[in-house]
Amino acid sequence: MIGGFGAGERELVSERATDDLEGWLRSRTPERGLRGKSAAVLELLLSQPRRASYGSAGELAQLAGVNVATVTRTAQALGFAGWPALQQELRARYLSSLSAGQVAAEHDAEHRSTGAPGSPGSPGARSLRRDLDGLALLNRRLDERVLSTIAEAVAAARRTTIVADGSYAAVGLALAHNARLAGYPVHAVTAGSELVNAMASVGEGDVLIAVSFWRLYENTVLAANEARARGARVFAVTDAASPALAAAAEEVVLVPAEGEAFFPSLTAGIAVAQALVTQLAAVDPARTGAAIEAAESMWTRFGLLHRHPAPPR
Amino acid sequence: MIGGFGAGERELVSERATDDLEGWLRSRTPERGLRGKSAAVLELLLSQPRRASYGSAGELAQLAGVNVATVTRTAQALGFAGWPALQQELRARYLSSLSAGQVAAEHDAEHRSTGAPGSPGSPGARSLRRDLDGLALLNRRLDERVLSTIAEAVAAARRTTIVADGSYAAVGLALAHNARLAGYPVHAVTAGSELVNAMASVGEGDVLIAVSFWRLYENTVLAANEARARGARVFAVTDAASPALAAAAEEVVLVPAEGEAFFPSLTAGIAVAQALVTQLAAVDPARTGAAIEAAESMWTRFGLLHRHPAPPR
DNA sequence: AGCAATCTGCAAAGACCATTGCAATTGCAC
DNA sequence: GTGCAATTGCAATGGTCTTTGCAGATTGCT
Repeated sequence: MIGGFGAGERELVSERATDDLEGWLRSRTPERGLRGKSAAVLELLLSQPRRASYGSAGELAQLAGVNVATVTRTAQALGFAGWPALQQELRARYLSSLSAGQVAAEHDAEHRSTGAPGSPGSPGARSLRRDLDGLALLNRRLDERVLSTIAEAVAAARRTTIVADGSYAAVGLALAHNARLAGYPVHAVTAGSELVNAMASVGEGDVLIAVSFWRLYENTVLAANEARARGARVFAVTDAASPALAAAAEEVVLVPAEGEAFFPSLTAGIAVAQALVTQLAAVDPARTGAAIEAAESMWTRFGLLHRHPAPPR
Repeated sequence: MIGGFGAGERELVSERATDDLEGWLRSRTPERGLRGKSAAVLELLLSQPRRASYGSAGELAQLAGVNVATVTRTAQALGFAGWPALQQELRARYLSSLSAGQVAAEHDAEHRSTGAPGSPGSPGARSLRRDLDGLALLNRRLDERVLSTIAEAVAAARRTTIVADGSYAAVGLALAHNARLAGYPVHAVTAGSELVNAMASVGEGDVLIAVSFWRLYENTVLAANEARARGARVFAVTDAASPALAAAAEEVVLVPAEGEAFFPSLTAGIAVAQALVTQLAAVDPARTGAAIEAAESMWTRFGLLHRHPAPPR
């Protein structure tokens, strides 16, 4: 099953992956360590992360020379509910270590190439490259604790209002739509009477998220300040060019928004919206699962889709 | 496993391997091809290889909008005993393609993070990483000639209609908003009477762009087919799981949309919208410059902005 | 329109997977 | 040597996954 690599390649791949995984796994090991057969299971996970990422507990047990129950108990000793929970986390980390290498390789190679497909020729291709750079920057800079803070605030909120005008409305719309899908009362507003009506009922226990890049709409600043004055928690998703907005917010998510053309790019903003909703969905999986199931039922009932995916179990 | 290199050293190993995955699956497709639901399963395997590598037949069935038995039969049509046999081979190839990318990255040893922000811990952080991977894939695969074709069609069109429903509406909204900023008559519509009204006036000389990922709304397919029947040029921005939509379009922009959570990610879709508008702005710089100047004037006149950026040079 | 071939969902059946209660084993302290 | 706590394997249990027979629907050909 683990074939095809030369010895040198295998060592390199597993060594790099193991560096990330080993620190993480060791950090989860109890103070007194793992003894006997459990230690053998742990060593197997470190030495064969690829197989561990997809093998069953029985298969791993066979490889480690232990009983399948020992694999379950090792996972529990490491703080997981059981083998599937540990395996999922291990898989994410293992794949991420591979993917990061791949992205870094592509980035590095593309900087060197000239005239090849994908290299910066047309404005559209340059735009994609700029977005890729922005997303890589966001990935390096973003503090995931801020994401957690915002997600937990939204989860606990009576109601969340997202203020986004102009083209940024797309970010607000996407964030609100998927947050509702995740089971939370989140709405996006832009301008005019819609914003006035929304602000009239904002108060303590609510959350307001202001989304703005480059052009800062007057009503967005007013809304943020007003919400804060009324006791709501205020967060901002913005680029660095909005100190007035940052002043009103308890946390700010800084988003690269520089576009190749005149107007800003929303790609990193949407990625932040996606990350926020993913984090939100993880706050209360049962609630989100129920909301999704309800939405599936509505989709089926209204016959809106060209095809009908089976509802989740 | 990994085919021989071409003369052009500029091509990445991982790109070759990824193309290998598609080439390998297509080569196993029966001579008469796969039809109907099986084709949708195949496209899903191609568009979401990571999830296909680890997901059950039931999960893949749900994503593809088919019955679990159809996944089994698709695997059998491709020459495998059943889903586990196909999955095992697909996973090996997929992981090898990632591993090859990582091997290529060994020249740059700087990527090394342990517990740093951005490492795969929280769901939000994993979402960002997944989007980065998707954008890298898009960057490799996208044919900039397709971008040019669509941009020139929109520039020449009497009117452009963008059809996007659900959360994809954010992509349509962003595309339409910035295309109008660039000086072209582009509007986004979603559903209901708005769509009916827009379709009533679509004809020769117009352009319709359908945006859809994963869940394909019935009215989006109907609109695309109707627009094509009325002589409009039809383009699609979609992931690979929409053969019905692709059938109606003269060009298709394939967008990775696999999200970390249940719902698709719009990040790559927004990046495509951004690239399209950037390309559009370059078709007739004078026209776009004039449109932007007019918009600036409107912004100033209406006093909508908190601050007034200098006009572009 | 009729018919045959193909497709696809349903549901049953069997295999597989993971957890846990229980009991036997092992290691350590006294 | 003994007692006790921790470890570990066995097997039952419940759940999940995959395949396949069957029937209805769909498609293509004449």
